[in-house]
Amino acid sequence: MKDIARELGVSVATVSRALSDSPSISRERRQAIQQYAREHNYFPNVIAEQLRHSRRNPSHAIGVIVPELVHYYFSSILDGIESEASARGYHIIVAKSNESYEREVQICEAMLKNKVCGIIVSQAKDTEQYDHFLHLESCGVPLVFYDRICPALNASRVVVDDYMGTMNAVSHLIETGCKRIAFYGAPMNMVIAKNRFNGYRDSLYKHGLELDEGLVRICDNRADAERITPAMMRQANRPDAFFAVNDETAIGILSVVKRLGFSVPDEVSICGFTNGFRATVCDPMLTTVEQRGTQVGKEAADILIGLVEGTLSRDHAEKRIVKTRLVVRGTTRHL
Amino acid sequence: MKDIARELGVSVATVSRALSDSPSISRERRQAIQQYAREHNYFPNVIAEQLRHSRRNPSHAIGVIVPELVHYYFSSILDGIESEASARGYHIIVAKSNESYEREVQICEAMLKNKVCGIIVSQAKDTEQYDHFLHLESCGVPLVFYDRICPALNASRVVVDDYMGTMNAVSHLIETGCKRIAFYGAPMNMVIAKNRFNGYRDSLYKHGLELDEGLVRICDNRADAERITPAMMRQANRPDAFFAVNDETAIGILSVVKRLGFSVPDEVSICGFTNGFRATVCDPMLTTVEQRGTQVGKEAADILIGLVEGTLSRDHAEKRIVKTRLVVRGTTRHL
DNA sequence: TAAATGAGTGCAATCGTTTGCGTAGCTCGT
DNA sequence: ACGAGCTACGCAAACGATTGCACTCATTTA
Repeated sequence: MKDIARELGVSVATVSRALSDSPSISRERRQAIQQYAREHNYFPNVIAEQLRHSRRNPSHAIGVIVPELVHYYFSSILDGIESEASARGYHIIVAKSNESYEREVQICEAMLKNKVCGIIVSQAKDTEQYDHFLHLESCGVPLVFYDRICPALNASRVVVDDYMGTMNAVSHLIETGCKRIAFYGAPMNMVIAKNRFNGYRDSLYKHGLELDEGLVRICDNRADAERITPAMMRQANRPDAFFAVNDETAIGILSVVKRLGFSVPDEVSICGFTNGFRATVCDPMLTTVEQRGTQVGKEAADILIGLVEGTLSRDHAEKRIVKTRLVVRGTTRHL
Repeated sequence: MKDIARELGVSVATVSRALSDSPSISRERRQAIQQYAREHNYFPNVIAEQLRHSRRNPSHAIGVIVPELVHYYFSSILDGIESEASARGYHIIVAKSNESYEREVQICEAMLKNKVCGIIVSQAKDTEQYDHFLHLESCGVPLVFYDRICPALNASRVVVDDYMGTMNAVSHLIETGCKRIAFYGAPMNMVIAKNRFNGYRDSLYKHGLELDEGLVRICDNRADAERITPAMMRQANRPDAFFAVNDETAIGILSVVKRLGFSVPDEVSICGFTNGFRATVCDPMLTTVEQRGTQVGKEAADILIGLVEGTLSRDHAEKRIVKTRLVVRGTTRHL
């Protein structure tokens, strides 16, 4: 700007006003300045702009914290956030917590310093203190949780409809003739785990089936599934179906069940939750609950931007639930 | 700082120096100021710091451009970049090009404005002009390419050893008794496609086998693989093995081959390239070339930071090749 | 003809830090 | 007693932009 001002024999203030189309600058000057700027491809220094406006205007940087990156669901969410953010003129700063509370705190600190306008976060499994989140809010940085929400905070959030998703999936199993449905869930201290279990339980009740505690296990990964499933299948009163908290676990079950010589889905039905890459790779392909990570990401970004731009009130926690969808494939019977 | 200065009756300059441990401030004052700052948890305004230093010092923001986010290899790379960057005090701004040239240009522009200290990028498939990259370099923003490098630019880059990876994989097929090995590759205008094909060809030659053009196809995704493989398998002189340019394609081949009633790996061997999620989900599990995305990401970040911090010269293009590793599983025979 | 109006500019402060330079006050040597 | 030298600090400019206010003319109005 200084250069432009010098070359055109005007003051920096005039240049500034001309470039921002201020009506108080005469037409000819304005156009001359704009043209000169264009020709010398001038563009404003964001840093300086931000410093100037730091009191009033937030930056356009959204902080995103993910527990891990190499993970289908989180990738989808990141994808959704990126799409929504970039479409609305924001960019994203991504950091992964590695499921570590300490790292999460560090990241929050760093993002605060770097003046993000808000943060979209899924808690680390480790996290049981929330001071860092509170501190952010007290510094005026709005927070939106996704997936793993913070139960102690009444913050804005986006989650999938775990309850109904599971309910529908289990109903589908029952309606296709399954009577003894095993449930492999995540540890119950996670909200999503509880919701999915409730969906399972209520679906059984709705169809007049009883809940057999012997069919319920805490198991949310493939290794564990492969370890515990053989015993499950060898018991006299073995299950004729499995509902797993995620696709990975379902794949573990599938591989064991096949190895033991059961036919899927004729003897054993299996249903997962995610609908990631895995679901169409296994044989038969996996019936699963589509988790719509991209949609979750978009909603989260939408809320955050709403909060930042004042469309949404910061006093009220916006809570959105993304509907799931059952994708029926080869590991369950058709009607 | 102003507040601290006022409260302690000194000038802002003194506060600044005290906080940066300048020896020209008396011990007592320095400690008093530091303590006061700590107690009122003061931390410097990065924006202002950057503005002040904008002439000399680069920011600590690394721009990362990925063609897509929901993709195993790119996720791994992102993971590697994030790890290396955060370990060395940088943060990453992530944007996806959606394989679109125009979007890529926009992103470069935006990142330039946002004063990233450098950019790590894999080109969109679309991209055939390179002005935007040249423009960045001319603005002093160093570039590091990964995966899809820009052949027209002599820029720093990290790629996997496609040639040797393929060579070893095909050798393994031959050594386990395969004689007619089909090759499904990506379009030959991509450098990685060419290298993999060369690895295939040279491995055949090395083992005294002839290259049969009838066994070579352009095919790099599952849908196409499922479409063209039946014909391939029905010809009189059908292949007894497949090498596919990525796991996804290999899975497509596997599903067709199984459906046609061939046994894997007894009648047909299959080898992929990536070693992503899919590889351990299919049945039998996929023999594949491990692409080590995380390592690629780390190397890329390492180069970029080297360039930024001056450890590496900007005049010389740093080119690194990440070694691949053959992971033998169930879709190929063992020795 | 003097005063009021208003369009078009420039000055200077500001955002929060850093830093070159100047200087007050002290000690010390001669 | 006076200048040199040193320590410890403050002043003010700078980074690149924005903006309230004042100012200069030319034009209109009474």
